Amino acid sequence: MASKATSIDIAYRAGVSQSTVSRALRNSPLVNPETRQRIQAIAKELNYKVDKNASNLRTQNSHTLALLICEDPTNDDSLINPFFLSMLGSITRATAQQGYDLLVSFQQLSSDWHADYEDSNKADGIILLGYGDYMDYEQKLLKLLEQDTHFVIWGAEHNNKSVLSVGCDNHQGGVSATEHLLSLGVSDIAFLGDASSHSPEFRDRYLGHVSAMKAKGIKADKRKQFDAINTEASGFDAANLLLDKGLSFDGIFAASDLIAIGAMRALHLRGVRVPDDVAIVGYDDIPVASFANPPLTTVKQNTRLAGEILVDSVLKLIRGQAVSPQLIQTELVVRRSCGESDPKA
Amino acid sequence: MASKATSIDIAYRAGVSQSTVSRALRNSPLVNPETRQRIQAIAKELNYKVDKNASNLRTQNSHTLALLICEDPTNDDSLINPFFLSMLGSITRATAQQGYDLLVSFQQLSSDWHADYEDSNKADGIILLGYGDYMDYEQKLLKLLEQDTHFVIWGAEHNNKSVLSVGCDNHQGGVSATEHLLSLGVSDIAFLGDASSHSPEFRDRYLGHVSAMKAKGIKADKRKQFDAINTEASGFDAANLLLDKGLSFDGIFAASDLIAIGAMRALHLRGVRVPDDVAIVGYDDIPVASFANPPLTTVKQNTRLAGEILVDSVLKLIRGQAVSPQLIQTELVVRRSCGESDPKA
DNA sequence: CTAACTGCAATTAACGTTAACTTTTTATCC
DNA sequence: GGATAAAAAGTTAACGTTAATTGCAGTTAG
Repeated sequence: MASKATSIDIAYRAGVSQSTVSRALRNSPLVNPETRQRIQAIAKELNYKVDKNASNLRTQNSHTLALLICEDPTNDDSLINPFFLSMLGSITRATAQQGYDLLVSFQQLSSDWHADYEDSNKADGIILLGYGDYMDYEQKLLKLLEQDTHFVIWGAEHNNKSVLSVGCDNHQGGVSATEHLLSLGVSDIAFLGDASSHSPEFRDRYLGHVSAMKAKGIKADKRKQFDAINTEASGFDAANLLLDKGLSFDGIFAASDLIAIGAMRALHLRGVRVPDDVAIVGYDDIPVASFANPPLTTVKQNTRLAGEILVDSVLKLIRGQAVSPQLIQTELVVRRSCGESDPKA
Repeated sequence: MASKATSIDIAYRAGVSQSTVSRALRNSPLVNPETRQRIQAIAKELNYKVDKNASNLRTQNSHTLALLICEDPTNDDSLINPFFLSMLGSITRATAQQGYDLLVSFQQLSSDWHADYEDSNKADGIILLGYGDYMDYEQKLLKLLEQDTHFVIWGAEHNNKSVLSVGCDNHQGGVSATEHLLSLGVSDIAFLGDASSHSPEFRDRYLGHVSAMKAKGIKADKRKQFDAINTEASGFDAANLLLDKGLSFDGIFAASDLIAIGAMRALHLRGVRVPDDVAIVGYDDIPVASFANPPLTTVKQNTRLAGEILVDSVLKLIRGQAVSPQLIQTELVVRRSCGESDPKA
C-alpha cells in the first residue's frame, strides 16, 4: 500500500461520508447496523487504524498514563530496585487492562519532569514511583498540584492532603516482622535501615518494629539501629558495623530484602550462622529472597494489588471521581532464615 | 490558570502571529533573535508546552518507540523474566537518551499487537523482546514486514533477511561456558535447556556447548541434554530427571540462570554438593546469580549495550539509514559455582 | 527611480479525527 | 395524503500544531 489509509479512504470506498465512517467504527448507534458492518469490513480490509494523534487532539485526552520511576542516581543502569521492577510489571498489566497505554520513564532527579507529560498532553495522568525523599522532590510535587496534574505517588500518606498516595502499610509490616521474631523467642533485635525522615518507608518499618517490641514490654535499643540504604552493599556494611560494635543480638530486621541479603553475606563471612545464631527478616519479597541461602523470611508487599490500585486511583482522579489515599496490608512470608522450615525445600 | 496555554495565547501576549511563536519556540533562524527571546520568556512564564498530539499529527511522527515484551503466558504477573526486566531498564534509558518516549507493553500472544502501535501513529517504531518462537509469532512478523513497520527483534538472526535483529552471540556464549568447565577438568557435562528449534537461543547455546566439546575431542552425550524452559521450577525438574536417570556427570551447563538455580536446589536436596561434586554454569547473569548459594558462574549478556544497539537500530530504520543485524559478544562471569573463588566473598 | 533582493513576520492550508448541527430519507399516525 | 417524528446520513467547525506561501518594509544595484 502506498500510504496509510485514513477514514476518508474508507468513506470513499463505502460510498458514505467520512463522519459516518468515524461513527461506524466507534459503534455509534446512530448508524445503520448494516452500513456499520460494511464499513468495518472495509476498514479491516484496508488495515485501517484510527490515528491516535488526531483522535487525541480532537478529544483532548491521550488514553495514556505515564509511569515515572525516580531513583537515586546509580552508576549501574541494570541495578534498578527489583521491587520497582515488580511494580512496573503489575502497573503495566493493570494499565493495559484498563485500555490505556503506558509511557515509562526513569527520571534523573535533576530534570524537570514535573512539567512534561501531562502538560504536553502525552499522558492523562502520572504515577510516581520512588523511595525516600529527594532534594527538590517536594517542590516538584507542589508544582504538580499547582498545575492540576493528575498524579498518584507510591508511598506513605503525604503531609499535604491534596497529594494522593497509595502505599503498603509499612508500620504494620514492621510490626508483623518483629512479632514473628518475638514469637520465635528472638527478642534482641537489630534494625538495619535508615530510620530518619529521609526514608519515610524505612522509618515507618522501624517505628512498627519499635511499637511491636513495646507491646511486649521490650524497649528497642536505639544503638542497634544502623542506617542503610536499599542496596546489598549497604546491608553488608551495616551488618559489619553492627558486628564491629560488639553489641549482642539474636535477630535482625532488615528494612529491605537487599539489605538483608547483604547482611547475610557479612554474617556468613564472620562465621555467624543464619538462622542458628541469628534470625533474620527482610522486607519486600523480591524474587531473590526465595533463592537466598537460607531462603529469606520477609514481609511481602502485594505488588499486583498495588499496581491495580495505583492505576485505578489515577484513572479516578482523571475522571473526577472521589479518591482517597490507600494503605495496603502486608503479608509475612515465612522461609528458613528465622529457623522455620521452608515449605518449598 | 483556567486552561492550558496554547501558542495562540503566547502570540497574543507577545503581539506577534501564532506561527511566529511556533518558529521561535523551535529556534528557527527565520525569527529575529530578540523576538525569539521575548517569546520564549513568555512561554516559560505561562508554563507552555507544545501539545504533542497536535505536533505529532502535523509532523506525522510521534517521537515515541514501543517496546513489546512477549512472554509465555504465565499465571504469576510478577514473575517476569528478570533478564527482560534488565533489558527494559537499559532500553528505557537508551530511548530517553535519544530524546524519544517509550511505550511499554506486555503482550498476550493472542492479541493482534502486530497491527497496533505504528499503524495508529502511537509509535514510530517497535522493539520486540521475546524468547523462543510462539504459535503465530512468525506470521505476525511477516505481517509487520508487509506493512512496512519499523521494528527490531531481540534474538538470533532471522531466516527472513528483511527482519532486523539484535542479539547476543548464544553460540559463542555456549562455547565459553563449556570451555570454562573443560579448563577446570570438568568434562562430563549435562545440558539443561530446550535444544529444539522452538528455543533458538537455547539451541544455539547448546550447539556452542557441543562444538566446544568437539574441539577437545569429546562427543557431547545427547542423553545428557534435558529440556527445560526458562523458569526455576523447570530447572528443578530437569535436574531431578537428570539425577533419576542415574547417568554420570560432574558438570552442568544450564541454558539460563533460573534453570541453574532450580537445578542447584534439586542438587542440594539430593545431597549433591556444588561445586565439590558438580560444577555448574548458568547464563544471563541476572541479579539473583550473584546471590545464589554458591554464587553462580554465568555467561553475562551485556544488557546495557544491547539496549543501546536495539534503540539505535530502530531509529536508523526509521530514518531510513542502513542497518544490519548485530551480534553482541558475551562475557563469562566467574563465581564460585565451578569451584573458582568468588572475588566478592 | 525602478527592480531586485533581503530579512522578518503574517496568512493560510493542511494533519485526521470527533461532535454539534443540518439535512434527507423512511416510517407512523390520524 | 399530509403532518410528524424517528432514523440515518451529510456538513461543518473545531483540536493545536507546522510549513508553504505571501506580504511588506528597508536596502542595494543598475
